[in-house]
Amino acid sequence: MFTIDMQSRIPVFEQIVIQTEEFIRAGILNPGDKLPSVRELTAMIGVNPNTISKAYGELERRGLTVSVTGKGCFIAKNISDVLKTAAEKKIPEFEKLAKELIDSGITKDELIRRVNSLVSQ
Amino acid sequence: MFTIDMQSRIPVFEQIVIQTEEFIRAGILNPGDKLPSVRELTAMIGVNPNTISKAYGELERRGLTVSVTGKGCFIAKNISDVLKTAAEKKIPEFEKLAKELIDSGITKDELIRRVNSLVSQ
DNA sequence: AAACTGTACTATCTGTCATAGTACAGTTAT
DNA sequence: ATAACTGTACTATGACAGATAGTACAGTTT
Repeated sequence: MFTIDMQSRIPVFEQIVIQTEEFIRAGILNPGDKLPSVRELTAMIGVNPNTISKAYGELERRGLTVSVTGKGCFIAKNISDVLKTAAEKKIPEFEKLAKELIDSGITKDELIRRVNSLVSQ
Repeated sequence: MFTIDMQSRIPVFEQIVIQTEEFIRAGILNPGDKLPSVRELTAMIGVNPNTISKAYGELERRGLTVSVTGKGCFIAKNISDVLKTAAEKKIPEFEKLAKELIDSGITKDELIRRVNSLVSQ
């Protein structure tokens, strides 16, 4: 499930957060679904329990999951709203990247063609 | 000219690299132009000379500048080609971000509209 | 009661970033 | 030539984030 690159400059706990988000967007993880327990993920990935705990704490802080001591870590019920809101905050980043590419010699048409070619689920 | 945020999680030397790139794309810095000397930038920004040197080394490594001991650090002559090549390598990143937004509930049309609204120089 | 859940805490190690200080090789202007 | 400038290299040091190790605790499930 999770693929961690220990050589990456992106912290392990952040890689877990990012990949969890991706699984949600891909429909692999759905509202109410239970994530692996801290100790399970520890065994699966081969990192320290504290690192997993840090990732789960960050996921909850972002509203993507709800953690309950004794039960587990679950995908939030209102996950689609949370994703939408988070995505809207990323639009400036999208525009900045698009402008960077355009200013570097890539045409608008090329970018638009790329967007249209994307396969949405 | 340069605006450094010491609180940012982005290293200072990388902020210098990023902003130099932006100045080039904006037409503020052009091929052959001389960047401030290491010691000038040290005084302007208020950081260690080693930090500036590290930024200049990275800029040269990326082909954006050419440093000559005794003369200075200059914007590369073939800068537009370098920018174009670098931009092409970033297209997958652009597509990934676009797909993320689409999968989060933002429409393709909205993204395309945003791209079309960008003011290119 | 046993086995599980998430969480909290201290201590320690590591790597990256930035600083401080010094030094050296090459260029420019006087 | 000489002084003042250029980029670069090097060691040493401190600060910080990330990850680990170990232990402990509160709540849930069977």
